[in-house]
Amino acid sequence: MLDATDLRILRALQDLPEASIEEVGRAAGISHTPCWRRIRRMQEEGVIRGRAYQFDPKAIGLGITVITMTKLDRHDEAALGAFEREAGKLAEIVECYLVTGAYDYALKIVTRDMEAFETFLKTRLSNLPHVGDMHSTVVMRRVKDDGRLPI
Amino acid sequence: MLDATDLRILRALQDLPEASIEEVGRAAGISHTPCWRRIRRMQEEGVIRGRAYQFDPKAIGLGITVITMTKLDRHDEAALGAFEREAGKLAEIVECYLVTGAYDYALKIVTRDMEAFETFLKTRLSNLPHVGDMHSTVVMRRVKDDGRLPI
DNA sequence: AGTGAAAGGTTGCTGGC
DNA sequence: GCCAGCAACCTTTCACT
Repeated sequence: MLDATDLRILRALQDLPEASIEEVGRAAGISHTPCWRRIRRMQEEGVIRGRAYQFDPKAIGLGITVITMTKLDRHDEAALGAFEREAGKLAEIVECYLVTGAYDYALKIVTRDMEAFETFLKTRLSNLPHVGDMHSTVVMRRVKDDGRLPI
Repeated sequence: MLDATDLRILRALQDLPEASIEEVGRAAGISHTPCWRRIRRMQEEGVIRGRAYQFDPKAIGLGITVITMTKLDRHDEAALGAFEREAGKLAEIVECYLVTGAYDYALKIVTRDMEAFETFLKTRLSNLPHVGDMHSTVVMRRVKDDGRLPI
């Protein structure tokens, strides 16, 4: 599916996010036309999902990040689907993973401050379908979070 | 620092990541010149950190994501600093947060497969400075992970 | 602080080789 | 894979509200 040149392109896109296609091609050892064609192909294949702007949460007034592990009281497909559908609608839940272990879902939640988180927990999160036990861990500091994959 | 127009611009950038500045301005209710000026200002202020390409981990051969909670055996500044410095060098650790609770750090680790994760855990992670107890939770499915903030 | 217009350079994209 | 060329966009500035 992906050859060595494709991987070099992906690495260049990750390392030089603002670079032009010509620069990416140079970093990958090809000229800009085949580079552009490969990028488009990888976009169509879904390898490259898109580009996203990265904001500083604190600068936007979002000071609190919490990792909340969540259990459901049922584990049939309907319960999981209902939970995931409703969780997907809540903007404060920025990430949601189905996980192994004692809990069912790992959620990353971002809010303005602790008061907003408490309100969110009590009025929104605990009212999601089939939610049972929850355990929250507050993030004190973001040590590393650049969205870079080990390609 | 940020007024209502700035927030509308950030929302537009998040919702339409491929849009031109003119389109973003239209979505925010202003024309392209002040829109461009505001974007540049927010970049200089660090509100907008940059743009990052998003890849499908599975398509690149990265099939395993694990959330690993980690304790240190010491909690002075030197120990935290040493751990964070070395953890930052490991590409497989894509996110690292200092957290409250029973554990000290929450790590998100991405590897090719379970075997690669086991090797990483035994030869890299457990050799980081001052690492004590660890607890790993395997991600079965990515329900939501779009990097969008609740602006 | 906003609008509208315009110039120049760069980029994205399509062809032919 | 490369080269040439075109249309579109971004950047920047200017005059004006």
